[in-house]
Amino acid sequence: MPESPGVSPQDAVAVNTLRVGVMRLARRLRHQRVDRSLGLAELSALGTLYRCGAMTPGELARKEHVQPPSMTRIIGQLQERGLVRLEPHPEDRRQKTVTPTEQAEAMLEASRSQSNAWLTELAGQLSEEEREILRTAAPVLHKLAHL
Amino acid sequence: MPESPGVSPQDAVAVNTLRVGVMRLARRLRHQRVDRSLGLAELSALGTLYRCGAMTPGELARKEHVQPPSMTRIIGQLQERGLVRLEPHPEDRRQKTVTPTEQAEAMLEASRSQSNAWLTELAGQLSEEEREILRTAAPVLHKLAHL
DNA sequence: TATTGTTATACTCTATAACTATA
DNA sequence: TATAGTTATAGAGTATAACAATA
Repeated sequence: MPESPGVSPQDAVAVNTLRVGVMRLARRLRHQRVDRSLGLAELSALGTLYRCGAMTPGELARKEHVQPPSMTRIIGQLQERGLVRLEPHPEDRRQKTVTPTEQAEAMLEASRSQSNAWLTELAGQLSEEEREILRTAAPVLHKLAHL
Repeated sequence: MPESPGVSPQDAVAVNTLRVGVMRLARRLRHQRVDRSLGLAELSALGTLYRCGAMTPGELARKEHVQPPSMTRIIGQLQERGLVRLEPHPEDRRQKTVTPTEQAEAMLEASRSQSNAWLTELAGQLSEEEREILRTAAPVLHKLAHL
């Protein structure tokens, strides 16, 4: 069987360990979020909107792998809470532009810092050597996740 | 503000990088699973059952953070596919014992190896130095996730 | 009387199909 | 005629409440 170059049997163990660790940590991170008022789909859409900037509902639906009617509903919920603003599209009167508000930024920042605080406290239970290993690995893991 | 001992400002950046990487990688791992016939709740319950061994529906519901009626439904689906067996509880005739079958082990193993293959291929796009960093970090991340 | 598990029912979320308005 | 977004409706999945069996 063909293998990627440089992939050894010991990688198989490491890959499995990495996968289990990532899945479990992500599950715990997801589970510890305190603000339960906003659904996961809403939160994810808002995050994408904040990261990529204003876009049309259709574009956002494609990016979130959700059907347009679902996005209509998601945007409705976000609008109700003042987290996004809908404006007419400058060129095409069929389309609209969804823009995140300042309130959205504050909310996302609060959510992020809460998660980071939790993770920091958890990492505080590791030894200094272990934390150093994670400090080095963090950018690599980030790169891997975005390949 | 009180901080854990040994947590420096540069840790704040690393923690954020780690969190984003973990969440994104987990999302992609979840998304790439091919066998869509079984729901996420069913798969998770089966995994717990396999990891922790046979238990009652109530216990499983608590471990999965799901209400008893939902667990009844989940177990029903697993039973239909021959992945679990229900037996009378030896001591208490109100309770039952849910046991994973040999088929369940095969299915979970197939699912695991598929995910590992995907992750291995992704890691193949990194440099040897980067892979070495992840090899070292994998057990630490695993430990962190299970603290 | 308390507890385990199930059934009945309602609610949330998402999808597909039909509709309205613009292009 | 095609496209962007919405509305109408149906299908999963989950929860709460009521129930049956057992402790």
